[in-house]
Formats: sequence, structure tokens, C-alpha cells
Amino acid sequence: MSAPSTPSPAPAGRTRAAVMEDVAARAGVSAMTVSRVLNTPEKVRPQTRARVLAAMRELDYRPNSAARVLATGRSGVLGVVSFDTTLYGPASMLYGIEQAARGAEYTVTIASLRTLTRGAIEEGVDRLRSQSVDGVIVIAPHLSAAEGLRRLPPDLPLVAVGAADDLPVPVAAVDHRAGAVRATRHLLSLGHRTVHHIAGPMDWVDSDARVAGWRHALAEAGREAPDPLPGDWSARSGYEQGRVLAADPEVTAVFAANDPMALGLLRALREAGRDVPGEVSVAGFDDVPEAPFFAPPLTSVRQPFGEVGRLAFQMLLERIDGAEGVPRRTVEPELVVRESTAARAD
Amino acid sequence: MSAPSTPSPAPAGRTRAAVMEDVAARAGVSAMTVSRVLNTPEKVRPQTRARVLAAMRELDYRPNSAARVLATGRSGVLGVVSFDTTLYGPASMLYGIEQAARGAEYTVTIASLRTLTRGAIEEGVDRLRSQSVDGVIVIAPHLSAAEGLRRLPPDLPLVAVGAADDLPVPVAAVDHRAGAVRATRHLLSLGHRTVHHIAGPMDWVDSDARVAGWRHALAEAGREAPDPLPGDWSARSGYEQGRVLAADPEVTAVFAANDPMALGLLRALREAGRDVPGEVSVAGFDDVPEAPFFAPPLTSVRQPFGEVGRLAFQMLLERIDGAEGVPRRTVEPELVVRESTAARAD
DNA sequence: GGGCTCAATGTTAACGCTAACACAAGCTAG
DNA sequence: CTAGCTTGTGTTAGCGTTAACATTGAGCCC
Repeated sequence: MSAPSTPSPAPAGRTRAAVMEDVAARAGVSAMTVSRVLNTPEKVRPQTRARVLAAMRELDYRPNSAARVLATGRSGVLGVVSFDTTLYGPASMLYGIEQAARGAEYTVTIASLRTLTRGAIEEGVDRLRSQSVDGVIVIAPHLSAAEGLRRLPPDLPLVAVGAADDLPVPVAAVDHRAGAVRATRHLLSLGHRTVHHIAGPMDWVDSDARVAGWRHALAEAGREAPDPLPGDWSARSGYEQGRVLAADPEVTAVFAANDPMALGLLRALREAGRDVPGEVSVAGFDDVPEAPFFAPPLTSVRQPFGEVGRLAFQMLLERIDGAEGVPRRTVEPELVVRESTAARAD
Repeated sequence: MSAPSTPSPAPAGRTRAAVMEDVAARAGVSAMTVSRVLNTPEKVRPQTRARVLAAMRELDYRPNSAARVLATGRSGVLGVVSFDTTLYGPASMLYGIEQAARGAEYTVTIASLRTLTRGAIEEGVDRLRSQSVDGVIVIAPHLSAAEGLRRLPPDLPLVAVGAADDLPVPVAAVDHRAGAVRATRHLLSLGHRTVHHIAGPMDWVDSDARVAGWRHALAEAGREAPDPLPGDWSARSGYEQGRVLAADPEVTAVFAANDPMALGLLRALREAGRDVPGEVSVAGFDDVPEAPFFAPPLTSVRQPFGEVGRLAFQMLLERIDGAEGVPRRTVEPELVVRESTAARAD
């Protein structure tokens, strides 16, 4: 349509994209030599290589990956099956994976799950598999996901992120339990008699592990564990459970299983006129970028999402290269103390 | 290694995955008929079709997409080039795109940009193109991205999300300007003499449009526009600029260009002892899920990210199907009034 | 009942690339 | 000086699928 104004190297008027044969003809070599320049350049005489590279540039040649895949059986693509990539955690992990993958010349294809119905994971993996991915990373930290993971094709290289630990698949995860222990110990060390807990949804592995860590820290200090209150990760659920806790004058320390719930909790406490951290201390989990700006700035357990993403990718590479076994590697989270926790007033 | 315990339909011991020819042999037909069962089932006699489908199931056959791509030239894959998929906006759009794509039997491949250096977009598009994507959606709402978008191959179906409006590419966007106008008018209608603004980074199209909308609303009311304060989308920058604003007793209404900055601003005002909304009204932009739980709950402009993602996908489909021209379609954001804005105290 | 159409299926040849082997020329070693 | 190795390149075949054309047989019309 428009006149070619850019100094594009692609000859205008050309109708079909250049293929290897075109490059070969232009450089006066065979297609195979062109292929070698791409894959094993050291096996081509520098002079020839230069001619071929020049021809590629002149024709704006791009290798056709579909043909490559067909010929080699390797795609250089890895699939990520994830539940709700809108959440900060999954989004960050996806990002970490993508960055790591790029460094290793891999491309990432995604399959988001809308729901976690039975079979959803298998369907996601299937969609990716038919795209001939070299391997798959599953981000689905649900207990019910375990079932789906069990019945996956055993020949497909696969790594799960943050999954249950009794699975027959390799897992990369944050040590949620250790994080919960740290947060709870911190609150106890401030003189609180016990620590209440707003938990994540029942179905999540993360929730489970955090409840376990919280329980453990209370037990080792010889304290009773009050019933945890169930939330669903949303600020709203934190708010609702927070209203319950705010009404109970015995409550002086609360550990929320993630930051949005902590935010909701803070609002509930504020509305009930209970000062944080004067009357009640609050700790969260995730350490989202906004946590330092909550009212008050939130003490939270920082999850190294990006790092887990990189770890998962690395483990997947090992699988693809033929590693056996079902390792489980974890990354330690770190407690970041801010102003929402303080010594118990007497 | 382990004994086959699952009732997997794939015959154990089989070494190579089944291909079309295998299915054909088993069903007693030619490969072409199998292909037809997959692509144009109505052209195959029901009886034959059933036999073929049965054979597929028995052999756990999965079509090889690489071969399909090579033969047809269509991949059923679309690429998304995005800047920082960790941010709520891009993550939500990506999700919207993926969901829409799934409905149309498309798969999504991503290329995240680490930086927005010159050429980054082209490089991202190139990476995707060599994966033979059918089309590309670029999420890069930066002014500097414009340059990159200009020099893209004209034959590749492409849609930009939220890009500048003087570009030679189709654009799907939120009408940021209209959103800013609404927020500013709302604040003025509450009796504030003027509205201050914490802007996004200079380089973003979104920032620009929001500044323009804010300016317009002030101008139409005959008010002076104070100098906008530059932020970088982060809560921290909102906090820092907030300290400046909090120190100025003339300031009674602030419109922050996104919610995290509004959150930082709220903290700064709180620390300075200025009541919100008693002394100062605050409005944000994005309406993140946590906004209702800020202190106080934040009035904000809701961005329909998912909708924009769907719109972009739909526009891309039209491109792929041969549509011409460079349409620009926008979605109107909506103002959600909460407790952070109130009538000016006298 | 011969020629026609139409529906269902088969055959052949790509698609663009690379693995595997083949070959030529130059060099080394005995 | 010849067998044997090395280096650089070419040839052939095949990866799994579909487009395009070919074939077969049934049903129909005049």
C-alpha cells in the first residue's frame, strides 16, 4: 500500500518469505550448509559462513521453526499451566520462568485454567502437548491438583511449582511452613500469648503448609492454637474474618496467610477502633510491593517468586536432558518486619 | 520404571507416539481420511468416522501441530509481547487475551520485555515470528514503543494494546482520558477549588492521556492546573510525592494516576496528620481488587482490563482474516466512588 | 442404458528443515 | 607414494500433515 519508507532489508515486492533454499542459492552453497551455519557454525569455513550470513541478511531470512521441530523433534518451547495468572504470585512466577527460559533460548506458551475442576490440569497439559512443547511447568498449588498430576503421561518432562509433597513429580516450591513458623515466632517473641490465624482456602497446599507452620510454632512454645479462620486470599475475606477477630478482646496478634487478607483485616480492625500495632499486631505473607504502604506498613513473609520460577525452569531443563527421580527443592522465604507488629501492651 | 498403575489408554511398552498413518492402518483407511475426520468431519461417512475416532482413542493419538503448521502455514498460535507481566494491568490483559484465545482454539505464547530499550519490541516480535505465530498483540503502552511499532513487518497481523493514537497499527485501548475527566470532575463537583495530580511515568501513553483528561476537566471548569507531580506507578513514588503534597495546606484534592501511588499518597497524608477524606480527598485509577480495603476505601477509576484483552484478540482475529485499515477501539472506564473522596470542608 | 453428477475415499507431492551418509581435496604417517 | 584421517561440503531421505487432483461406485436423468 504505502511507499516503503523504512530502510527495511526485505526487498519490497517479494511475495513469499525467503526459505533456506533461497539463502543457499544466493550464497552459492547447498541448503545443508546454510543449516550448518545456523546450528554448528564452527563446522563451516569462516569465508563460506560470512557469505551465507550476508545472504540471510539480504533476504531477511528467518528459520521456520515448525519445519525445524518436525525434523528434530525438539521445539524449544515449554508450556506453563497455571491457575489464575492475575494473582500476584502466579504472575511473578510466570515472569521468572519466562526470563529464565529466554536466557536458554526457550519460548514459553501458557494455558491458564479458569477453574480447577477435575481434569482441568490434564486438559491444560494436553493442549500444550499437542503444541509439541519440550516440557511443562504446572503452577497449581491445589490439593485437588494432585489427582490431575498423578495421571499425567509419564514420558513428558514436567515440574510442578508449589505442589503437595507426596506426588510422583518433581517440585519446586517456597517453604511455606518455614515462613509461617518465622512469622508466628516473631509474634510470640513480642510477648503475645497466642497468635490467631486467617488461613487461605482449604484446597490450597500453601494454606495447609502455613497452617502447619503456625501450629508448629505455637506448639513448640506450649501455646494453644485457636481455630484458624478460613479465607479465600481476597482482601474481602480478610475483612470479614477480621470483623470477627476485632470483636474479640482476647485477640492481640493475627497472622494472615497472605497480604490482601491482611489488608482486609487491617481495615476491619481500624473500623472497630482497635489500634494496630498498639492493641493488635498483624503479620502477612507474600510481601507484595505495596505492603510497606499499608496502614500501618505490614510485617510480612517475603516470597521469592521469581527465584522459584527460575528454579522450576532449571529443574525442567534437567528433566528434558534426561534426569530421573522426583526431587523436591524449596526456597526459604524471609520475614520482613515493619510497623504492623509490636510488643504486646500490658 | 514403575509399573503402569493408571488405566492409561496408551498401550504400555509402545515406544513411539502414534501418528496419523498408525491410526489409518488401524481403522483400515488412508491417512487422508484420518486427516479429514479431524478437519472436515462432515465429509466422512459417519460409519468410517466412528471407526477412525475409535482408532484414535485406542492409540491415544495426538495430531502433531508442527507438521500441521508446515503443511498449512497456519499455527493457531498467537504471540503476546508485553512489558512486565507482573503489573496488575498487563497481567490482567494477558489473562483476558488467553481466555478469549482459548475460546477460538488459539494458543498463546509470550515474550516479556525486561527493558524498553530501542529495538526491544522488534526483538520480541521477532522471537515470536520465528515461532510462526499467526499474529501478535503488543502490550507496550510506552511512547517510545511507538518507534518500534512503526518499523514492524507490515505483513504480520498485529494489534497494539493501549498505544499512542498516531500509529499505523490497529489499537485496542482503555479511554484513559475519559477516565481522568470523570475522576477530576467528581472531585470538582465535591467543591474542591482545584485538583492536584500525581502522574505516571513520562514515557507512558497512559500517563499522558490521564494528564490530558485531568487538564481538560480543570480547564472546562475554569480552574488553574497545578504542576503535575511525576511518579513511576509504584506506591513508593506516590508516597514521596505525597509528602510534598501533604506539606501544602492548599491541597484538598488529589488524583493519583494509579492505585498503588494513591496508596502511597494515603500513607503520606496519614503520617502528616491530614485526614482523608476530611481534609484531603484522594482518587486513584485502576480499581485494583484491594482498593475497597485501603484506608480509607479508595475512589478509583475501574479499568476493564479483561475486556480490553478480549477486544484486542477479536481485532487480531479480524486482521488474520484479512481486515485492512488501522482501527482504534476504546473501552470506557467507570468511576467507582468510595470513602476517600468527600465534599470539601469549609 | 449411456452419460452425468455427486459423495466418499485414495494418491501424490509438497511444506522447510536436518540426520545420516557420501564425497572430494588436502594432509599425515609409515 | 599410498592408505587413512580430517575438513568442508553436497545428496538423499524423511519428519507428519494437508492441498490438489484422481479414482471409484452409486444414483439419476432422459
